[in-house]
Amino acid sequence: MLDPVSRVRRFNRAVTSAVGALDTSFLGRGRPLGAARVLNAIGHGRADVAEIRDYLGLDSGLMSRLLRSLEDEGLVETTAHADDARRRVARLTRTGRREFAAYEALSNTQAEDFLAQHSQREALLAAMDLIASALTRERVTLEEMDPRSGQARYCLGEYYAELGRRFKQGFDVSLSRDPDAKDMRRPRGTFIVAMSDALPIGCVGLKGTDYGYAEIKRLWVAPAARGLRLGRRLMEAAEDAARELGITLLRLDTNSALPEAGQLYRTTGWREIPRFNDDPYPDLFFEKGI
Amino acid sequence: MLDPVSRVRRFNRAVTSAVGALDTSFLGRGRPLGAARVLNAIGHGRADVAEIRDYLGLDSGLMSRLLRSLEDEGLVETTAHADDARRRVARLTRTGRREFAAYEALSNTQAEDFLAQHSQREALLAAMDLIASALTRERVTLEEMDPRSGQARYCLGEYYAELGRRFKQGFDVSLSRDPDAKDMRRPRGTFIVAMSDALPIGCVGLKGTDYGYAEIKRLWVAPAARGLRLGRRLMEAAEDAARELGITLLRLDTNSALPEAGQLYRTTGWREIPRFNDDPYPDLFFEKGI
DNA sequence: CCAGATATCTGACTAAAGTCAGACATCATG
DNA sequence: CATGATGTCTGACTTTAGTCAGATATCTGG
Repeated sequence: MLDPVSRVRRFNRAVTSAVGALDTSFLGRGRPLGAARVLNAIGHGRADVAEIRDYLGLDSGLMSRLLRSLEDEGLVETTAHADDARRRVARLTRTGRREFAAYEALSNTQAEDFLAQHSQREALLAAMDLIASALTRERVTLEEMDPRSGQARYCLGEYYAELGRRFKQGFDVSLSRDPDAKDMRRPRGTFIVAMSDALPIGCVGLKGTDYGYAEIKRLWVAPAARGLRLGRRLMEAAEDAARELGITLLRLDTNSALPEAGQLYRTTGWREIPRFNDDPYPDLFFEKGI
Repeated sequence: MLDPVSRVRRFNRAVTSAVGALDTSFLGRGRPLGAARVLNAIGHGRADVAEIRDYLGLDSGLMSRLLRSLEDEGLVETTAHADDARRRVARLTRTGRREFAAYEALSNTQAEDFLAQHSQREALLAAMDLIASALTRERVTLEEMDPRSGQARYCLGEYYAELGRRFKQGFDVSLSRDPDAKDMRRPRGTFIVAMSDALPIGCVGLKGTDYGYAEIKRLWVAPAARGLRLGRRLMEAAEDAARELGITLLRLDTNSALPEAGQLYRTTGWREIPRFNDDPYPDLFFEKGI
């Protein structure tokens, strides 16, 4: 009765019957589910008709009819794609935006109600994050972005906070050699953020130097996303980017208070080398030729 | 982007799209969802047609037709209810049991696959338990049962294990005044287990004595079910049972290492009294007239 | 035994989702 | 510029789920 399989199946049952309720945000506005889903996909920024169809898994005939019904309601306009007149691009009209906002408000209210009904809020949210990350693991995308972007800054903030918790002496970023943003932008380097359904859940920086090697910096994975081998994926992406930039040697520093990081490096072809900088925080140094 | 509402909505999206996959256990055997759900409900021991209809939320006409289609397939037989010939009772034929077993195997395999795909197994399972408990909170049923039953013994085992973790000196049940099972059975007392979807998630004992009062013992709530006010519900049920048994005074002992328990008692009409027994573990004693 | 309530069943219907083949315009490529 | 591929649209269709009214048999309480 308490074996792991039963527990998973209990979760499935609980969620399956709750999903009707979880998903009522798509109802209650007098529109069939299909049309509501298309409207919301467009509202969330998906414009290309083929992309929406793919995202929602719809047949082209069905998609066409759903779009037509939204057009008839005056919620959506479609135009030909600028580069390819076969493709159509959909966007919301003013009325459509209002309707979309109403759906958003319903969704938000419903989520708030759910939270309001439960104490143990933080535990519940953490559990939801963990499961959402596990379920969407395959759909985690790695995106290069400016290290000054909102998503990147969020990741870095979480990274610093975690170092503060895990280093005995705490962590003060101003004492560390904080990389210049321009060293983590092409063509010197790059910054990669792992996005799960619009939520940043991990990052890594590739920092260019003038010394014949580049450095890996700021590798971080959100607690809820650990165990999904995301660290490995991020490192591979950083190495790929380094190769594209013509870099042949990588270095990094880390701290023995982060054993899972050391473990990752050791099992992916990095070898320990002597200290190569005077940053006060790291006590382990690695190098890898690529 | 990281406010609680967004996190809940992200979970909903992740789960909604995964539930299609989670629920494929009901597909893949060439039967529409409705018929598969009825078959599985019967397989899981629901026999009364009205009960199945209620459980699955089906219209009586639809239910009738689904049953008929299962009968046509030779999977189900229906007979009149022994006490009330208007009601029908369904049960699986031999073929039906085989088909049900195939669904069970599919569900198990799918749950196993899910687990196999993810490391962080224990964390994931704990998160799933937490969410399942939160979602099914309204459907938690309190059932009186023999304290020697499997479910009761499971709860007690978990309870002792938790005391062992939380008491500095550990916990050895043989040193404590372990209540006699017959003192926690009617008419002396009772034992109540909270069941969530066939999983025991909490308990409380009402132990009769010969001294003009009864004692509350073994109040326990599974970690994944905390914060749902289940402790309160269990205590209310125990008090109701006590009133039915003509008991007018309740006592209990507890330990200050369990602050949430003390808090519960204090806010529900219990008042602290001096030690009334020589059990080595408790250091707090309460009384309540009902 | 009667009246009203209850459980199931049947027929007639609708809505929604989805499938499939073919039409049409447009694109990429040799 | 001919050819095959691509993206969208339309018409004709099926399956599934669900609703509703009424028929039938049975039960319960007076």
